[in-house]
Amino acid sequence: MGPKTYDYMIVVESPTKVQTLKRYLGPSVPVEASKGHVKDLPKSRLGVDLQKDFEPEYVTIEGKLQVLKRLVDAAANVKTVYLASDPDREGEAIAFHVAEELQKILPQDALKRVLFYELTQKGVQEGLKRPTALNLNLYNAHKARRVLDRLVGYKISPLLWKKVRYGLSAGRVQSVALRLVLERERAIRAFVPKTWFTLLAKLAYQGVPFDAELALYAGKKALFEDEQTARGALRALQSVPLIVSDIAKSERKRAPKPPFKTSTLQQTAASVLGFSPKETMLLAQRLYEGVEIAGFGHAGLITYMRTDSLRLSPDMCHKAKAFVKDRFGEPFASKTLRRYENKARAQDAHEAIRPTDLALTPETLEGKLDRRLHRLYRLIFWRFVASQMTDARFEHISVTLKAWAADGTEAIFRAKGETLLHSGFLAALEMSEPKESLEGTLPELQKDASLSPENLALKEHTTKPPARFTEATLIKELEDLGIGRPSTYATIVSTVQERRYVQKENGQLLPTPLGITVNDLLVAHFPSLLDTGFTAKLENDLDAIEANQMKWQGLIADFYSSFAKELEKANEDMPSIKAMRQETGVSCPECQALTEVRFGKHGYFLSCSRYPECTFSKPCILEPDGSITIAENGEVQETGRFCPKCKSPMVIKKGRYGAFMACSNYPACKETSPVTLGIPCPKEGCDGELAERRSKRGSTFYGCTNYPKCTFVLSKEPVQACCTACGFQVMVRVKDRKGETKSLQCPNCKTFVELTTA
DNA sequence: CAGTGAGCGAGCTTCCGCTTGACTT
Repeated sequence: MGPKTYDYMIVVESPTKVQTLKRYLGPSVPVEASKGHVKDLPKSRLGVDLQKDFEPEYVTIEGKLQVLKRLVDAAANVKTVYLASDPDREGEAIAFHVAEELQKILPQDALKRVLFYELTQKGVQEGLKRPTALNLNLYNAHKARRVLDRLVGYKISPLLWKKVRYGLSAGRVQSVALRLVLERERAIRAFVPKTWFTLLAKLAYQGVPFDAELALYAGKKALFEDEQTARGALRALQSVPLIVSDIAKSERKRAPKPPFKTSTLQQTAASVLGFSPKETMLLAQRLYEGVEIAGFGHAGLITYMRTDSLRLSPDMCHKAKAFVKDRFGEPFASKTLRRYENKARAQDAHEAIRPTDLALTPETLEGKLDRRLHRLYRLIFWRFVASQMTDARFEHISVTLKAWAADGTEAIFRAKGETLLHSGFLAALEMSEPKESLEGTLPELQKDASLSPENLALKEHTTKPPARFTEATLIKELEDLGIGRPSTYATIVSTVQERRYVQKENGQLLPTPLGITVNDLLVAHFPSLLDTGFTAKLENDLDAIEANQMKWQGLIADFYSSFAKELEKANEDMPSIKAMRQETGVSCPECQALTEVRFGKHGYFLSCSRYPECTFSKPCILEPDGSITIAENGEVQETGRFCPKCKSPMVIKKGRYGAFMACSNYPACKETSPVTLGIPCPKEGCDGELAERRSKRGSTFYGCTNYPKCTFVLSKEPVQACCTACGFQVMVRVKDRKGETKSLQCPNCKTFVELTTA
């Protein structure tokens, strides 16, 4: 062997880390990137030897041959190679696979494993100080995970091709994601809303208005399920005075939110900025890789964005404290370093997501970054700064007021108020995230003061069904169940949509007929695998393998013995939806033979049993509960409008893009129009009407029927109401986080009007 | 921010988890 040019080289996963390490270590240390995994099971075969203890067959990933060649070439010039892939299960597998190749040209003891827990100067030094051997237990846990996922995916998917349709897929993660979406839909359908009533008194003291709610009536909780009883109490308490009997003040604290990890960044970017998880990750990747900034050069703006850890570099927290003192003042900086608890399951290979340099404030970068990039950076920056600040403190006031009805019944009202004593972390958080609403402020009341309500009214409450999942809330649910990883969250929600199991409508996830069909087959035949707790149990076993308390082959053998039986049984018993011919008892309108329900490319349809001699067909509808109904012609909805061409009644039909109005004389008359709302277009001189429309991207908006002559549009649902400020003829609904309409806004002058129920 | 109404009945596909460029139109 010739003389070695370098003492050691380092192999990491990400090319961006290569740049950072070169900055820390100088030009005398070669650093190379594996760019993720370099070996995997083959794509076109099972790659698991069922006869030989499930031995996996790892092959070089397509396109990674060049990467490996580069690593081998670089390693030829060094004495020692430090394998510094991420310090977790998958990172260990990468280290093993790279080592396999480098062993061909280097002696065994030239390969060492190092662990970097934070990519700071200190973190790298610490790691390099303690090189270790490769950890076979971690690699075995990876193997178990990989083999199990392969068996599940590559055994069940072909079953679906045989029974339902080619190209379908199933997996430990995606199939549970689908199940969650469908079960939420079923819960929504099964939901029965409940109404109840409370009594609300509008009061004022020294010119300050406030509300008090009836809490107790005749010693019982004043939640009236029945409107008549509520009205009885209302009558009895009408125009009686309310006496202040108690004023209780207490101080409440709120601690800052932790810094971001992948899942919470995706959720907050979705709710605050309206970004999809996929877009958030693309933008975050650009922030991580670094951006050319005029006057600053090239700068990586954030730490690694695929992380499940809330850990923060202590050095950086000290810097944050100094930053806070300088920016907001001494009282805002947390006295101690704030640390945040990781979830029990976190693999903790990286830090939380934080800015890399506090000198690069969002203000200094204003106009120097793409707008969307800047907005995401601002979110990350202030969330991190806030995480090292003091608690926010509030004074909470609860006032008890007593009243006596005409018949002597005692009534107890309560009014609640909140005032901010010290904004603490909110001062930073509100630079990038919306303010959270406080309870109103109360006037300075005196005990025994007597107040007469300006108004006493019923307030109607209704229980709301659970909300449909959005991409971001589905990710939260998956994370809570321990399913999926930061690097896969965004792809999971894409996969179930690519397979056409789930559809996104106005940002909400809905199961499709295909999704319902596939899910119900899977749940019926692989109940334990589809259990939301399956992955959690698997993770426990993987922990045991990592601790060398269990053999990976044992785990797989255990799983496979029951899985193989389920597979065999499913192969026999699972109904073939593809070949289904469900008799209906309905006769074919064209040839009188019996019809049957069959499954095709677009879902279920009614077909003549004499196909192909008779080609009669008609769509069927698969409800989320699994029932199939034949689409009835007579079911079309009347509109009370008439076709401008042939004067026949117009009816509502469902098309590709949702509901539309069509002439009932179809196909003789092909007149169509969007569904109108009965609200005239507010544009001056326009005689059109507002109609609900759908854009190409699937979002709903409201436009004028005279389009393209009139291009008036609204993005929110219009209401026929006159603006009290500017006299505009239409207002729009403004929905809060829960989807409830609390106020209206004028689209013309932007004035808000509180929505009150009469 | 702007389209709408058919007709389906084969098909050789697929998993989860790491990470980024790029055979060309």
